Amino acid sequence: MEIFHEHLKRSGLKRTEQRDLILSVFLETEGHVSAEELYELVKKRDPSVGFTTIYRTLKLILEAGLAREVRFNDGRARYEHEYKHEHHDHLICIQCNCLIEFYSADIERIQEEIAAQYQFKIIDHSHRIFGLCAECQKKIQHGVLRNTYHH
Amino acid sequence: MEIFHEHLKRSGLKRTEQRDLILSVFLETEGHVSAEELYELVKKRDPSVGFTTIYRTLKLILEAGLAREVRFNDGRARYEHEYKHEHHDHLICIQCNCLIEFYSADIERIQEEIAAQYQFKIIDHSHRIFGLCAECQKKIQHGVLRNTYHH
DNA sequence: CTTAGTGCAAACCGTTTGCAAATGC
DNA sequence: GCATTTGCAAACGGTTTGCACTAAG
Repeated sequence: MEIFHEHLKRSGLKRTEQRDLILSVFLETEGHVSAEELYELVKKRDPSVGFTTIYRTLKLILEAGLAREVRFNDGRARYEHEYKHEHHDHLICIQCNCLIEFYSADIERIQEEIAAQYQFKIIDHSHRIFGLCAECQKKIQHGVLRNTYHH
Repeated sequence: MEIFHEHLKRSGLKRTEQRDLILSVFLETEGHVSAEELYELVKKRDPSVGFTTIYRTLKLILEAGLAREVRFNDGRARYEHEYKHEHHDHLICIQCNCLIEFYSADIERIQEEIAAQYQFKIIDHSHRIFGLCAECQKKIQHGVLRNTYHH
């Protein structure tokens, strides 16, 4: 919260009720909220807040370094906490859309090595592994689900 | 080409001039074409082909396993050859949008290990590393470019 | 001659923008 | 008071869809 107010002040922006509300609702969420989901949650507390303000405030929250934008396969951006949440990547089930978070120090290190080799300066990365979770594999085997993915 | 015709036949679809043309133009491209770029290229050979047909045919090419869809940071899908092109991932410069392709057998192996640990069946993955290429770092140092990225 | 494919225009969906009214500082 | 923010509605950009027409099998 203070980080956010810092960021506002530093950028010559104003602290408003809406911004405070949106940030605190965001901080209460777990996982990966979309703008629309956040909008619905915010509306419960103050129905007068508009869609636009959610988008604009999310941008500020990103700039303040409090959130990370992630995109899975549904075309919409999702936001996860960045502050004091160690970095992770995702296994994404293309059947049920469930997520498994993973972290590999080895992969991170190899990444750094590869970048160094090209004198590339890493700012961020997105490593997404798409496939079928254990559950969905079972369902497909038992004929509950049709195996519809390609290849 | 035969793979594509196979796929059409197998799916009970028809072979058409447009589809053949779009595929062959796609196969002549190098790198990462967007639907719009492909449309422009196709129009040079046959101006009557419509936008829609490009999209629909790209979908078929994907299904046939001849292309892979990749998304960088401009919101549009891009397509790269999949057939007889070994898998790779990308370093993406957020200043000049240039791309460096990389491949790491180690990362691929670790990925497999992680997936196995969760009994997750990998179908595909997308590993994108965003940052600054060597060129753009130099330009920023020399004040040619402003360093505008966040964090 | 029947089924699938085409091109066009309109729809779509997530996100952004222009604007007049409202609010923080 | 002045600049910034707000909510609304309209615009946006990439992609998809409904439709009457055309072409492949």
